[in-house]
Amino acid sequence: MIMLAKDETTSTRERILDIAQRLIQSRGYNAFSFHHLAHEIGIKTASIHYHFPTKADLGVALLRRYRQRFGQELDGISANNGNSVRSLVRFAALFQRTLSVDSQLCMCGMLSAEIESLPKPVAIEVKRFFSETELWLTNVLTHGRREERLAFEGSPRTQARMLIAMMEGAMVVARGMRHNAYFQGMARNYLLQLKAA
Amino acid sequence: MIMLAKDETTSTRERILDIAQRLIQSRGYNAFSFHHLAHEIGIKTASIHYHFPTKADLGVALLRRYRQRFGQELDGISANNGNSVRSLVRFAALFQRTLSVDSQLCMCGMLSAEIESLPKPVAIEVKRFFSETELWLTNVLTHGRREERLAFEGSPRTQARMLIAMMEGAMVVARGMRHNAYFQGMARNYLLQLKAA
DNA sequence: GTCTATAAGATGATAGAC
DNA sequence: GTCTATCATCTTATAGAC
Repeated sequence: MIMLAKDETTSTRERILDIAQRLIQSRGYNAFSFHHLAHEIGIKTASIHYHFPTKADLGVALLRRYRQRFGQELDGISANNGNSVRSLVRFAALFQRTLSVDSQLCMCGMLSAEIESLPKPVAIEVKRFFSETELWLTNVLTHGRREERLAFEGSPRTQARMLIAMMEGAMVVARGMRHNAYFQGMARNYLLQLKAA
Repeated sequence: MIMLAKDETTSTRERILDIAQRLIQSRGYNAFSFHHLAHEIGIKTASIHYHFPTKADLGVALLRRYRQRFGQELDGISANNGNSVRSLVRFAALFQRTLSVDSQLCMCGMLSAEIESLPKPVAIEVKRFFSETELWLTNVLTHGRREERLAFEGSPRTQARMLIAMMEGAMVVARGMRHNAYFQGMARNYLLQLKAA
């Protein structure tokens, strides 16, 4: 059996998705082309079309994978402990980690900005990401308040949306100001405000 | 003297800026073209180039106007009263109003997402917008805390950034979830948290 | 200031050979 | 699965006439 270098074990399809994801999170859906993908992989654009007939197909496949992976991260956070404060810290760390790689945005934050110019099937996937994340956070916040680890105004659902908004917004602002470190300051302070006294 | 309809009193240059602004705030910098502008005004793309030689020139001019107008709005809020709570409510209303028009984003929120694919001179203007807004908010928050109208964790500067982040993020999330009304819930609740007990 | 004409390059996509 | 070849279309931009 022939041993393959790690790169070669990854299917072309996966490599396309990987590169497309990186390009979308750093430059946006409208700023990357099949040519960019093909060039980086070392194949031709026609080959990209073999794996994903249209750009919209690629976008949908990418978002399905992204939502699935993000969901797994959230499951991992939920499984390890029942401490809601710790869960929120780990939640924020997911975004922090993304921004730390070439100032990348959350893919759905980026696509939400571009949503009016996206193919409808892609837009639907973006919406699902926010709904799923809202649901997970709502549970964490509900339990945290019940256990008196967390204290906040308004409903857990509204707070969940606000926490997502703070993450997405903090990434956008830190990026726009060209100081990624600003993100931590905002995230940390926001979580501090949610902690019960 | 010939009376002109209101549209005709606006110079072509201003009309280009108006349409470009609307297109950027709804679709993004990379999703609009000189052809879109020309078509809507009823002229040819070559005429757009007469007013703005390159797309980057148009972007810079647009952002200068945007920053100037936004600064005037902030001045207006500062001038009318010394009540910091009321100032923050009016600040949030600026973003609320923008989102209510065709789900438009703050221009600099949009451009910050696209920043890695923007001409450098445009990116610089985006950065200035955030710095100026941060400064104004820092003053409001500092005075508000001193007067004990506001109470919050951390420095006024960090809170200023968080408030901008919440506005930008709330727009992005409301847009992505396709429920603009979510914005109000988030904004109102966030300001509530800043109010002194 | 606006037009026609034109250019060079990018882009998304398809047909058919290997 | 990947290639060559080709396509129509879009995009930014320039030259020069009116």
